[in-house]
Amino acid sequence: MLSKKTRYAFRALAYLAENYGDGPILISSISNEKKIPLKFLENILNELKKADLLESKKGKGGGYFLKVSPKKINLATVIRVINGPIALLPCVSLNFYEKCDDCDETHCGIRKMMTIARDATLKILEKKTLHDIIFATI
Amino acid sequence: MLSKKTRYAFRALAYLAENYGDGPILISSISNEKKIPLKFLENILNELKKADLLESKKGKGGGYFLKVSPKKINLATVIRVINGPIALLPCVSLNFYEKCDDCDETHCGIRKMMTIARDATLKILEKKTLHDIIFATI
DNA sequence: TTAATATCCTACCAAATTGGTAGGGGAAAT
DNA sequence: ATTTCCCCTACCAATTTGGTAGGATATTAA
Repeated sequence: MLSKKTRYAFRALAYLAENYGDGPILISSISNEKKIPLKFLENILNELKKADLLESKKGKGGGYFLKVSPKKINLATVIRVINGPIALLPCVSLNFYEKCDDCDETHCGIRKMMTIARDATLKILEKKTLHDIIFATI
Repeated sequence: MLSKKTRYAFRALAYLAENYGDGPILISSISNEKKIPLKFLENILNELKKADLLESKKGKGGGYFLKVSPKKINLATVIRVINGPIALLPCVSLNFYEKCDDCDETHCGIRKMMTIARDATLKILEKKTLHDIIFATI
């Protein structure tokens, strides 16, 4: 399951996607509008910025905004930044790979099944974007 | 990601699947063979038994064994018993559903995308079984 | 009937993760 | 110069994870 933090991230990003092109949005606006604890949200938006999904502006008239169009930010990317691996096992992860001990990977049946599952999940998560989220809403 | 406990469960079940039809297998055999901490494994096998995947026999000649054929135990079932929900959000889970607060589910785009992702994942996890795990090994 | 075997049950525990909060520092605009 | 607003570090409580300890209970065999 995705952490609460990741769910907050999605809500905040959906809001920024809805307001894409309108300039910087205040953290406090997002916090109020989406009912996300302010200080926690600060942290989340900052991580998304460091991951190059957002840009920010300081001082009056400042805030956060999407760095690229909502169509170019897919769900897998967001999950990886805030939540971590998408695969069900570390030894199957593309971006967070870790070898498992006592296991010959080339012959491990568990690994093979989890690889198939991962690919099925990724096919969706890499295709769907913030744009899909906001336009599925209607 | 699946917990270590769930990974242990899969390894133990794969071992029991390989020895399906050979009568009860000792916890200690599984523990030795698959390098799983004994007392922790006791707990895991007991949960699998309560979930009706295993049967046990006490006393000499006792042990654990699969209640049904490896072809009839799919991966989704195992994950749900030991790990919990398969969906990425509680509001999207079929077996562990929980309403999310401040969210109109019929119009929530996040929910819609996560439903699609869940279905893609489940399609694999419900189709693949312990039998597939042990015969993918070769 | 008693000893040996093996699962079952309850309780506990340390370490890691999660979901935050507090408080101030620093850049930008007016 | 002051206000606005993002940025950074540190801390904290509650929950989850990954176990361990020890005995109770059921079964079999001698």
